[in-house]
Amino acid sequence: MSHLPPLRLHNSHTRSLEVVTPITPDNFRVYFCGPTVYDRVHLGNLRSMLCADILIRFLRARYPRVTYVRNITDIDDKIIIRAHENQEPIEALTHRTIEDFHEDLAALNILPPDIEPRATQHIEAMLHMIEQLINRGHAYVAEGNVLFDVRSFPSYGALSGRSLDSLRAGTRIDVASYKRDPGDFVLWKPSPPGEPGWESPYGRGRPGWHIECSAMSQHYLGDSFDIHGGGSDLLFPHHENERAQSLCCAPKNEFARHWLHVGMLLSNSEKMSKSLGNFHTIRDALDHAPAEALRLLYLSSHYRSMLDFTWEKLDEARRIMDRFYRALEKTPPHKNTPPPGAIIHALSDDLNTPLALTELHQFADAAMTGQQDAADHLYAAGQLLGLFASTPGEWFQGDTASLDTSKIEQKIEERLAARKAKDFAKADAIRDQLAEQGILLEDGPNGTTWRKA
RNA sequence: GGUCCGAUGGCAGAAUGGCUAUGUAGCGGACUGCAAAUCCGUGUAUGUGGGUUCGAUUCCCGCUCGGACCUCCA
Repeated sequence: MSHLPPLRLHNSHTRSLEVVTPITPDNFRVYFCGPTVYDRVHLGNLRSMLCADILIRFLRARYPRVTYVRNITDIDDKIIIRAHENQEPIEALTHRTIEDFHEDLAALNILPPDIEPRATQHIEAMLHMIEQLINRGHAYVAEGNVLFDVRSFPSYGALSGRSLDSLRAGTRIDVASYKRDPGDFVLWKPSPPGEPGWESPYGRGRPGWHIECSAMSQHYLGDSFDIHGGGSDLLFPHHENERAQSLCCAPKNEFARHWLHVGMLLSNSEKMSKSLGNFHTIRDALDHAPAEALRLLYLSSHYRSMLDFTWEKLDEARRIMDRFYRALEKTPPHKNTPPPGAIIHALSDDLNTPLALTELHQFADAAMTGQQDAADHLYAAGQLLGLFASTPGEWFQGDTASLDTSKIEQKIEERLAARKAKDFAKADAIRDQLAEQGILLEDGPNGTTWRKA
């Protein structure tokens, strides 16, 4: 491993590029914030999951053991409201949404985390943490709520680079009167009858949003771990609050050594979000283009920059995948080649996937001319990026079970006969007819092949 | 209002104190009965005003514009 370039990542805590050195090299520990399961995830949510996927694949190639935890928030006001609107039990809503979530990510070839803890299964750990925070003087009970006392943690604001006083000046919402400081946030709040709740020393209630991540990361990864990531919109207040809770419980520790934040996906130059209504679900995108085209689109911009989603860009990504698969079709790769150094190098530099993709283009050009090593490199590089899960045949012809391939072959024979007879009008008519059914013909030196449009 | 990030060719997008990627789209050509695919060729860019420097797209400052966060958000 010593010959590999060091992995450098941008740490949003220090706002600089840093060499990542694991706390314990025998177990590289990563935590990413997962979804709140009240509705299907959309293309914006997907971006951080996909960024994490690239990071994890790359870490697994470099370290003997990687533990990747991604949580599921399955208790939250939005869930309660949605379940009420749908007139269905909360468990039915969360169960269905989680299944959809897994299905969507699997379609994108996003590897599952090693551990996917759910908030409702870790209430006890949260209550334990809340108790510790109260005992240490970092939290207080007020009107049935337990609140974190931000003034008790001098380093509050250090992660997101803001001061409590500047926050106070900008507060736009009504502040509950029982808060000691407007920045104090809920660790535990009462649940009225009819809403989900758990018994606790503070009465029947449910956890605040931030405490679950502190409790679950501590439970599965310990008081200090290597990378904590999520969308850049989580930096404040979510991650700032997590950090405050965790460090107040375990003051001698680091909590997360390295903070990674993924840039927002935009739609018409605005953040794609449910509240703005400018979102597309993953299913929408998959109806439009293959999953690997979507993956390539995400890879084509750096994870920290914003990515303005358009259908045109998705189409372009699909054409690029077409070319990669053509290259692999031309020169079938050997499957066990290690990823080429240029890719390792690009990813080592803060996961520079756009730079890595330029290398894929070079390999594809060479593979197109029949160079075996280039095809091997193209394939191995793509594998590291989660691409080329299909064969070229599957890519171009799709699920042939749903098509009458013998009929297509028959039409191709008919057209061939027409061409031999110089009856080009008939030959073109057959081609047009197939095109209407979404079948494109290509006359190559080795005969005519077909592919799906 | 506060904090932060960004601005590179039609679009996407790297890199770099001097040699100006890469892709895609466009255009021209080869190949083809015609297409498609493939190949060859080709034009266009560092928001703006200063500063540092022999030299700035790159470093520094101002300005403009865009976005995110400050409220649930990936």
